[in-house]
Amino acid sequence: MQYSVFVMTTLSSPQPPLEGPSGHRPRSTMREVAALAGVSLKTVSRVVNREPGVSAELVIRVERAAAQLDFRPNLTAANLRRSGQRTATIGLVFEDVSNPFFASILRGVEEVAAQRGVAVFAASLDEDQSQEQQIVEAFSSRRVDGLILAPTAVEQGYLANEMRSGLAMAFVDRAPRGVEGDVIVTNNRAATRDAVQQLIEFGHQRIAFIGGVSALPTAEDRYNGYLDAMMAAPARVPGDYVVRDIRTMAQAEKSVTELLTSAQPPTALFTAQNLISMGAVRALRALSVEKSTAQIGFDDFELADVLNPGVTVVAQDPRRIGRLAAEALFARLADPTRQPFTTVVPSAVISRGSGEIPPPP
Amino acid sequence: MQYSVFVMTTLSSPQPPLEGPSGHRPRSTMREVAALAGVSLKTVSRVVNREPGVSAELVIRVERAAAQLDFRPNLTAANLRRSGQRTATIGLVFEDVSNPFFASILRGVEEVAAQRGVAVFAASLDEDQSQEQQIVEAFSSRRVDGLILAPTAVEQGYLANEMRSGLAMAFVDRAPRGVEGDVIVTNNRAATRDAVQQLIEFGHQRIAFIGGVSALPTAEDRYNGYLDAMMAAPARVPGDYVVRDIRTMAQAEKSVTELLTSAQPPTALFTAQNLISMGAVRALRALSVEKSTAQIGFDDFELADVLNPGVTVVAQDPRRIGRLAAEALFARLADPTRQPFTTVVPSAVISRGSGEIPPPP
DNA sequence: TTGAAAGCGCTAACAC
DNA sequence: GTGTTAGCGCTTTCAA
Repeated sequence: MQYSVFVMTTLSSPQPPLEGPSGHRPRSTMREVAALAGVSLKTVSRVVNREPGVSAELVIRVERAAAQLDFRPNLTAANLRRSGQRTATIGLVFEDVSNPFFASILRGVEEVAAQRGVAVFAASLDEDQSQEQQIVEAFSSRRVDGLILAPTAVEQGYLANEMRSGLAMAFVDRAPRGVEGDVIVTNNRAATRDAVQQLIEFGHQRIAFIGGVSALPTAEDRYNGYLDAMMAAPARVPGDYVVRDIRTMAQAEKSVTELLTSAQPPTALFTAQNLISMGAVRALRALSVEKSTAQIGFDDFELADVLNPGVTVVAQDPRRIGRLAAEALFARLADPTRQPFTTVVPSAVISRGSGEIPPPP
Repeated sequence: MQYSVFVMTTLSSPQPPLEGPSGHRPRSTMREVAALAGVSLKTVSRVVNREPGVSAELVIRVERAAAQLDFRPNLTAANLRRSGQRTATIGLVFEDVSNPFFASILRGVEEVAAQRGVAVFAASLDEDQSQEQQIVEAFSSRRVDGLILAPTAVEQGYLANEMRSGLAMAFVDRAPRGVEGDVIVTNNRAATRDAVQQLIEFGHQRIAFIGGVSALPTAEDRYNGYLDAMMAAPARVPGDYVVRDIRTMAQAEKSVTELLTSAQPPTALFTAQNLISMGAVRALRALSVEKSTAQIGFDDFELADVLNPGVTVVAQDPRRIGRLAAEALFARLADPTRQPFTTVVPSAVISRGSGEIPPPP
C-alpha cells in the first residue's frame, strides 16, 4: 500500500486533484491524466491528438481519465513545441469594429477562420492611428500566424520586419504604403467616377464631394474618381464644393449643412463613405431638401432603401471582402513565397432614388 | 578566432541569424539576444520586462542587440511559465458580431481590455447555437483568462467545470441558465411595460408584439413586459397580435406585412429587437402606413431619428454594456471569490414620433 | 504499440 | 548586479 503510494509519487502526480473548500479545482494536465490512466504522458498526447497506433483499450482508459479530470489540452503549450510554431490564431486591426463596414468584414473573416479552427483577435484603433503599430506588435508578441489590417497609419514600413519573420499579412479596404502584400480592395476610383458621371448626366453641375481622411488611399482614390468625372464633363470646376478629411457622422452633417445653406448650394452630393452618407442624410432631412438635392454615397448602409427618397449608393460587399481576405491570408500561410496579390472586388451603383433627382430648373 | 566561434556555439546560438536567400529570417529568441549582447538569458529577460536591478550599460547593450535582431518577446511562452498562468486574453462569444448591438458591445470591451494590455478574441455562432459550447471549449483550450458570453444555447450548465477551473465569466444581454455568474443586463421587462403602456395611453387597443427567439430570457422578459402592460389595461386580450421567434429582418418584415394586411390589423406595434424593428420599418413603409401605425422598438438603431416619422425606441447603451462587462470580468479575475453580481443598465424610451401616433378614430 | 528524454521560449527561485 | 538551474504543458525524437 505504502509502496503503491510511493510509485504514484514518482509518477509525479503530486496533488491528487481534490476539490478545495472553495470549490476551485485547478486545471488538470496531461501528466495528471496519464497518472490516473496509468499510462505515460506520451500516450495521453497520442490519444488527445488522435494519433494512430494506440491500442483500443488504452484509448478508452485515457479518455475516461481525461473526462473524469475535465481535462482540456493547453493549446498554447502545444503550439510552443509544435513544428512550424503556428498558433492557429490571426488578428484583425481596424479603426473601429463597430462601424458596420468593418463589423461585416470581421464576420466574413470569422466565417473562414472558424472552418479551419483558427481563432480571431479583434482590435480597434480607438481614434488614434498611431496605435496601429503598437497593436500589431502586441499581436506579434502573441505569435499570431497572420494579420488582417485596414491600413490607417500613414505608413506600414514597420511591417517589413514582421513579414520577414514569417507573419502573414492581408490588407483590406486599402493598400499599405512602404510594404507589399496581399490586398483586397474595391474599384474605388472607377466606381466613384461612374457615380459622379451619373449625376452629371442627370444635369448636375454643382456637385459636392464630401470625403474622409485624405491621407488614406481609399479617400484619395474616391476623390480622384470624382475629379475624373468632373474634368471630363462640361461642368463647373469642382473646387468650391469639395470638403475632405471628415471623420465622423456629426462632422459630415455640419459640413453638408453649411454647404447647403451657402449662397449657391450644390445641387448634388457625393458622400464618399458610410458615416459621411448618414451624416448627409441627416443634414438633408433637417433642411427638408432631401427631395430636391441629389445624393450618391459610397458604401451601402442599413435602411438606405427605406428612406424617402431611397439613398443611391455605390455598394461594396464587406462580408465577402472579409472572406477573401481570410482566404488570401491562409493561402499565403500555406505558401509564403507566392507573389503579392491584389484582388479587386467590384462595387456598383444601386439606384434608389436620391441619385436620380435632377437639378432644379 | 576559432576558439571564439566555439564559445559562441556552446552559448548555443546555433545559427547566427543570417538572412537566407528567400529573405526569410526566423524570429529571434532571448537566447540569441543574450548571445549577441554577451549577457545571460536572464539579463535579457530582466531588460525586456523592465525589472529593476540591471546596470545601465547592460540595459543599453541588450536593447541594442534586441533591436538589431528585431526581437519580439514571445508572450505565449512567457505566460506558460508566469505565475497564475494568465494569458492576458479574453474571448467574446455572440450570435453575430456584425449585428450593431453586439458590435458596439465588442467595442466597449476592447476599450477596457486595451487599457490593460489584454487581447480580445471574437467569435460568432454562425446561425448555429449548438456551436456555443464548442467555441467556449476552443477558447478554453487557448487558456483565455475570461469569457464574455451572450447566452444563446438553451443552457449553460456546461460552463460550471470551466468556471471551477478558474475561467472568469461575464454574461451580457441575458442571464445564463444552469450556472451563476456576473451578468450585465437591461431592465427588459419594465422598460417594455412602460413603452407598451405609453401606446395604451395614446388610446391603442390592438397592440402587436413582434418578438425574437422565445427561448432566450431577453425575449421572454420583453414579452412579459408586454403582457404586464396589456393585462393591467382595459385593452383587448393580446393573443391575436403576438408573433414570436422572429430571427431575421426579413422574417420580421413578412410577419408585420401579414399582420397589417389582415382583416383587423393592429394599430400599434411593439418590435422587441433592433433587427425586428428595422424589418417592421420596411413593412410599414412598403404599405405606406408608417404615419398611421404606431411603433415602438426595443434597441436603438442608426437613422431611427431621421425616418419620417422618427422611430420611437427603448434605447440601451451597448458600448457601455461592453465596458461594464469587461470591468466585471477583470474584477472577478482579481477576486474570484466574490459573489456573483448582476448589473442592470436601465433603458428608457426615446420619443421620436412613431410611438406617439394615436389610433385611427 | 509504448515510453523516456530532450527541448519549445520563457520566468521563478535561488545562487553568487 | 548577474547568472544558473529547474520547469510551465506540451510535442518531438528516438529507443525499447
